[in-house]
Amino acid sequence: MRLSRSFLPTLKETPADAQIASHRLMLRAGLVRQTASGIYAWLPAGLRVLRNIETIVRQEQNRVGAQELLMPTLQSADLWRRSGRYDAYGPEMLRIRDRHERELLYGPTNEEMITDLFGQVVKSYKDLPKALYHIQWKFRDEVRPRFGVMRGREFLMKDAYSFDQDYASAVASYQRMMLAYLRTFQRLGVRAVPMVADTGPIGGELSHEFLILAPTGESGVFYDAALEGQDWLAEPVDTDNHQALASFFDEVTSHYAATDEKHDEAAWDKIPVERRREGRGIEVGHIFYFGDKYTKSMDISVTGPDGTMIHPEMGSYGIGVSRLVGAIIEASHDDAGIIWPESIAPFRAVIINLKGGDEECDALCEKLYAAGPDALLYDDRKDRAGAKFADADLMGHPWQIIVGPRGAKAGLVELKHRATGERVEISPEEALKKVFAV
RNA sequence: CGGGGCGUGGCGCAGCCUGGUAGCGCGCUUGUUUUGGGUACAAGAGGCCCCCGGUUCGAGUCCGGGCGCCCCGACCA
Repeated sequence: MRLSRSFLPTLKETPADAQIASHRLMLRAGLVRQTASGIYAWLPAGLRVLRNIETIVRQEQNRVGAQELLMPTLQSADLWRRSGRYDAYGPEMLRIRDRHERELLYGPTNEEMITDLFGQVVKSYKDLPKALYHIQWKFRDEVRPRFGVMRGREFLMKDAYSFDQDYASAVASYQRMMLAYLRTFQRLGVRAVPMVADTGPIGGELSHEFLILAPTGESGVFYDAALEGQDWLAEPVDTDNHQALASFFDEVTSHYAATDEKHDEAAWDKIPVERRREGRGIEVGHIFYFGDKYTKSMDISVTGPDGTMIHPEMGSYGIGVSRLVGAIIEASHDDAGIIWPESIAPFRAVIINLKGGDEECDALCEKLYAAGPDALLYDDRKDRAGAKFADADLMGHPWQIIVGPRGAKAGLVELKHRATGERVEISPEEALKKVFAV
């Protein structure tokens, strides 16, 4: 993308509405614009980040056998009456009437709809297990939206739902998702720690929240340092093998990790002091087993092995995709701006032409840019070097390829790494090689 | 939902108390200048002062009503 032709409105001054770092930076870096309280338009650069996150989420969901579909944003009230939640949900649900006075709602979640769809199709235990997911916009009419996209009313969410014939199989589905989540967050370039969450009336221990560690997080977190540095991408787990899944799950959950709500001082004290980690976290994912709550209330059943009807056991698994954009920035920025993890950055690098109009500079920049016009942002604006540097740091591209007249004459560019601030003078070819190295 | 605050060019703000022809910085346009971390100078463009009603000779300013948005708390993926 050529910056001169782009729709990337960076701001020098901080908009008055933005309080926390991620919100400020998202507005300043031209990722989003607010259109109503808690509702945002995603501008090109922001949308790229959103799509990059989606892609990783999608790949990891598919990898554990979940199938993608797409359910609508609007749902009928009747569907929700079947589970009893239409009246139970409260004012956070946005209720709408169409021209025929039919009652609709803008979906805050999709348990009812997926359960209904599942029931229409699956009739036998032989078709289980099934895991289905979609990535769709949701709406919750928060009393008080704030923190930009981290607590908006409209938000993009990946929600998956599993269906199993019995508890043991449901547990395996849950454990599979736990693995998918650990891999997903690792690939997103952030540390998200799974913490035991409240299971409410269901009971048991099959509910975990995933929290990204950031000083501005809404919850206090306590965890064992043993959970740091584990590489889920390098240690393959056979997700078809219940035994392998169980031992993986036991290993993860054997280490202490809890939010302040569930914090247990006694258990905490047993952890060696040097391994205790305490801080704040932002919830970006939640996995939950809830058994036959919906299959029962909506009367969805399949034929079991012995010919009797059974209500499948369900679990649901959410990832706040749009919220992640804000949360990742909270965890990864400095005074100058955003520091994108390479895996989700809107552009891999920005090419900074320090002297537009100079033949050698222009030619070298064009040559570099031709190596990947979609992955690279070319700052060809007729602006001063300082402004370009400031915008590059603000937008947080992992790499900056700086082309000036001196270097261009010598056939060299300067490559700056945003995260470390490290700069090297190297050939254009080497620079591109580094930028596109995975 | 309790408490507080704010709506004035694209952005950040002043003006309102004490009514009298709307101002500053940034950004934008044109020219000159500068050329490795938001350059300087000059000349410009751009405003239903959130909306409706009232008071007044006259309302951005005073009064009433409405709408929108933000912050603290409670709540929440």
